[in-house]
Amino acid sequence: MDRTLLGLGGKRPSEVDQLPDAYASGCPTRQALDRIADKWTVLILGLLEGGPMRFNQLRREIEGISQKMLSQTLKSLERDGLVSRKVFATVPVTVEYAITPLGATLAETLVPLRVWAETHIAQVLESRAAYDRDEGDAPARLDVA
Amino acid sequence: MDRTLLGLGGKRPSEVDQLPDAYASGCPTRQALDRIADKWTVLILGLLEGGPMRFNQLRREIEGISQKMLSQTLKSLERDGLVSRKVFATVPVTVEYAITPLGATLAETLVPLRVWAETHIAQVLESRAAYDRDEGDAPARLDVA
DNA sequence: TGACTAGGTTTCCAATGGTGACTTGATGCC
DNA sequence: GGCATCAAGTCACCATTGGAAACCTAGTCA
Repeated sequence: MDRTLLGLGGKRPSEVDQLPDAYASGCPTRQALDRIADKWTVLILGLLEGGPMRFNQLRREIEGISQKMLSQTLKSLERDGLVSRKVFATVPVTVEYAITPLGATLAETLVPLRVWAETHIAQVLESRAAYDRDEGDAPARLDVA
Repeated sequence: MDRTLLGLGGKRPSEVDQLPDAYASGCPTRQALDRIADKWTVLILGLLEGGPMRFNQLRREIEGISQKMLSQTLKSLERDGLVSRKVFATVPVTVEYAITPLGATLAETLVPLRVWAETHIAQVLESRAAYDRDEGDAPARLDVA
């Protein structure tokens, strides 16, 4: 049966010791989380969600990514079964990357992340500015005794 | 072929140049994404979602985090207005971290990420094993001409 | 006197990520 | 013939990041 604990649903991590637990350093779930919670992964999967793309096409869309990181990230995404790689023996060889069904389920959960970043960035920047303004003349913050 | 890119409101990244665009390296949205798409952030916010916690309490729950990274991550989360920090002048000083309303909206979008990691890890590990098994006797994969 | 607590900071070293040059193989240009 | 070009990478080198462990502060306990 499905012994998977959905989302730690209301349970503290310490109560799920022998089940997948992203808070235990040994658990493979943690490795999975470490790999998908990476800036390039979020962006690449977001693009591939819209359809297959070629190497340099991705590189052009994702401003600032180096060839090395793109190649490296794609390779590990392929290894993990999240994207597929297809080589066409055209004149200069063409390589097409596409999202797999498994990758698509992940990409769906990543969309809200980008949306959040885009909608709440203003608040974050404001908070950051306020914080930077106050540091320096900070009145030794001891709030409660 | 129509590639609808959901999550950027149906728009291609290149069509939203003057709007928040996580794919433009200069855009603040990208900075926001870089910071929240980080393994410690996901885990910390996940814990604080369940209620306020103290420094060493967090450290014990998150297996494998160093004091430095916990302190550093909490500080930048506070700067960005995602968590609040409250100092109690008890005997050894007590510091309590809590999630802010803004942080709570982010934490909600992060839950599916942990759930995904926990439910799909088996498939990922299987794919990884298959990939590692085949490399070495790889038959020069040229799929289509 | 010394050890212990909570909540950090500092120092040092190893791993990660970015930059730019190089590769490969066929094709067009001069 | 010889040279440059393209896509899709790899490689060598250097800067930044992250981890481990020591240290700090201040009060309390044995």
